[in-house]
Amino acid sequence: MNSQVTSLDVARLAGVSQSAVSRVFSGASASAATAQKVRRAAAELGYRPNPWARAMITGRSGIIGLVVAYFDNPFYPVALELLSRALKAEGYRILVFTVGNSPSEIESVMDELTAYRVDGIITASVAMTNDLTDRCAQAGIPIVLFNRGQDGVGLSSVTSANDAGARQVARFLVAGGHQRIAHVAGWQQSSTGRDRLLGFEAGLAEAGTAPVAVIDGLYDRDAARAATLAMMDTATPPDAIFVGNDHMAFAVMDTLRHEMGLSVPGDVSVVGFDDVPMAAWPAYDLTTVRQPVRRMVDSTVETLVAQIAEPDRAPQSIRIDAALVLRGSARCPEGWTE
Amino acid sequence: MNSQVTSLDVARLAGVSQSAVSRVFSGASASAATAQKVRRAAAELGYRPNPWARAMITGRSGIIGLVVAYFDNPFYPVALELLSRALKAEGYRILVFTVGNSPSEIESVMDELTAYRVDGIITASVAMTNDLTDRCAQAGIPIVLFNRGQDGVGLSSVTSANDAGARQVARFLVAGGHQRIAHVAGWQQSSTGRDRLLGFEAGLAEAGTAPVAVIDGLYDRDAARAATLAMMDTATPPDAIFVGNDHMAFAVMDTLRHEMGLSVPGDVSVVGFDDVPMAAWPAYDLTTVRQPVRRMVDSTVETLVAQIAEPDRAPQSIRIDAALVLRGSARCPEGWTE
DNA sequence: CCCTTACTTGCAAGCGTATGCAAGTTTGCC
DNA sequence: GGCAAACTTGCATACGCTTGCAAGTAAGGG
Repeated sequence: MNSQVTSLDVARLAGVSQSAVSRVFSGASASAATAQKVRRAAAELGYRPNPWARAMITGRSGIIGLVVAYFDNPFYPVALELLSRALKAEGYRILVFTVGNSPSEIESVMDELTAYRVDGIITASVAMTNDLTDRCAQAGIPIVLFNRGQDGVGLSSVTSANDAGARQVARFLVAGGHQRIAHVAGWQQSSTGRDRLLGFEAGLAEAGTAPVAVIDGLYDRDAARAATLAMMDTATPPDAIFVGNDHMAFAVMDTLRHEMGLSVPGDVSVVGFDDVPMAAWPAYDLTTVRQPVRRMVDSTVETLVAQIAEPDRAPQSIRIDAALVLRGSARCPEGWTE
Repeated sequence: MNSQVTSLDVARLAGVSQSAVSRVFSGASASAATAQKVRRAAAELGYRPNPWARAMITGRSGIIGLVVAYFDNPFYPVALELLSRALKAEGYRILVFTVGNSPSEIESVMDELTAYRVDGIITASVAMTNDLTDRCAQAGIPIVLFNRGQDGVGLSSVTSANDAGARQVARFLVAGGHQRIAHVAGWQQSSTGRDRLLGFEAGLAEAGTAPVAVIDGLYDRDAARAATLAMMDTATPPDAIFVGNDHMAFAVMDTLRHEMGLSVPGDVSVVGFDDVPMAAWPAYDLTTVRQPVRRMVDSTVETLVAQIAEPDRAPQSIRIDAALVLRGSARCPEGWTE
């Protein structure tokens, strides 16, 4: 019932004009006396400005579109929660679009996002084609890629230092005396997956070695399990596996321990990437590279807000440092610090 | 740039009036010839109707507000994903509000929801006070409580059969020959937590017994851990623990196994509630009660859509059957079927 | 063939707010 | 006290769309 209170109702009750009410609520100048009368009347009627009427005029809806592909990886729910809080502090709400990774589906979502004239877009775990990149730029909607980079110039992105993190893992495993090191990679269509692979290979190369096996796990438990079985089913199976993210690393550990009866880290060391909350649980106690979600989220929001305020701002690629977190799933070199 | 295409632009290009364009896109009657001209012009210009201008007139925004409190419990990300897909199929998008469980915070969110004039509200894992219930009813926005009931009449809700499920757990544990059965409960402020506790106690009472201990785990890992330590630190510790949800059950298992060196189910049987994906992982292999998320989501959407279409419809409390899923975390009675 | 009925289509009036403009009011300074 | 400058405030318009209404057109029946 009271959801139909308009600024005109408030104006009448307060004995002022509708524009006065508008000015009070939009922060424009108004005398103290007017402001007080308006506030009182608004409170009495339970008035709140209609965001959509406001959006029509100002062109700003106060809504950020969030496009997410994988929710089974617990990294993203955590990120969603933090993003929601951070954006709320900036006066924005989140319109969620879950999406598969098929180009047509992503395209239709982008269509909707432009239709809704969201003030900005954050994509998490979504692969953008260059075609879509162009369309976004053309639509003029600020966009930031979260935890995913983008080839070529074009869009802003916030990632952790995937290559440096993976390189550190390589050094760590080599220093731990592992002889046959393998990698269950992320998805090669994702920059994150590629960067981690490349950084890892580069780290091993520094030590004059190379992975004995690299198989794509597609960020999927089943695929990671299959990859594990495949790489262990050889004459000289790996004694250490670096996995492209924690979510797959849990599958790898489960497979090694419960399907193959092996010990982690006794027989095989396992290292993940992300440091999702579950990695600290004693059942896994996973050595992993910590992505500082909070800082990534803060940077994402900051970049997006800046781009909304200043549309011609050049896109930025922000990389947040990521550090190895030592736990019990991988043999630790003597005296390894940090 | 092309985000500023209006129906008037399309009308001019198609050589018809602006209202004709509107009618074609809003599904009202129009001749085949007109429709074709309009569609062609719209496609050429990349036109999409502005949802907010539309919302102002029709009063329907196509947006559902989702209020969620706990994202660390993996049950909710799964539900969010399914809700998003199901609502999309009905032509709705989700505006997400994450929220703590403090009344003031929930209140401010409800304020915003009414301001945004969402077409409907779904709350998941949020405790509504009667005060808020009234305000929602007063605002006239359809609302459905997901996985949470509500005392008294008032709002629609969709839950699983929490009491029946918990009762089944009680029978199962008794049949398994357990002598000292305890319960790490959910949060007593939530109907879900209360129903599971009551059903469990009723089930034990049928067998002429009662829980040796009941401690609130507040849906929190740390609290569940503390509860476990407390109930095990007695002269006659429990040999079976029913835990109010899976998320806490994992904490209980971790505590028993890795902190106390006990065997599950050797020393203590553990049973959870929800059947989140992780419950099936071999590291936990948790015996639990399955909440059929998909069916719960479908019912939620169905109820909400019906209430939007027919505002005077009486609120419904829908309960979906929940069945015990036998796995390895609890001693199984000989010949127990189902 | 004409009149009734059904269907299309354009016109114009809003939905609730922000904002340029002009008129009115206050303030400040000599 | 008078005049300019700064500030307030109301009027009216615009944002992009839906929809009642009336006029125009096609279809149908006697």
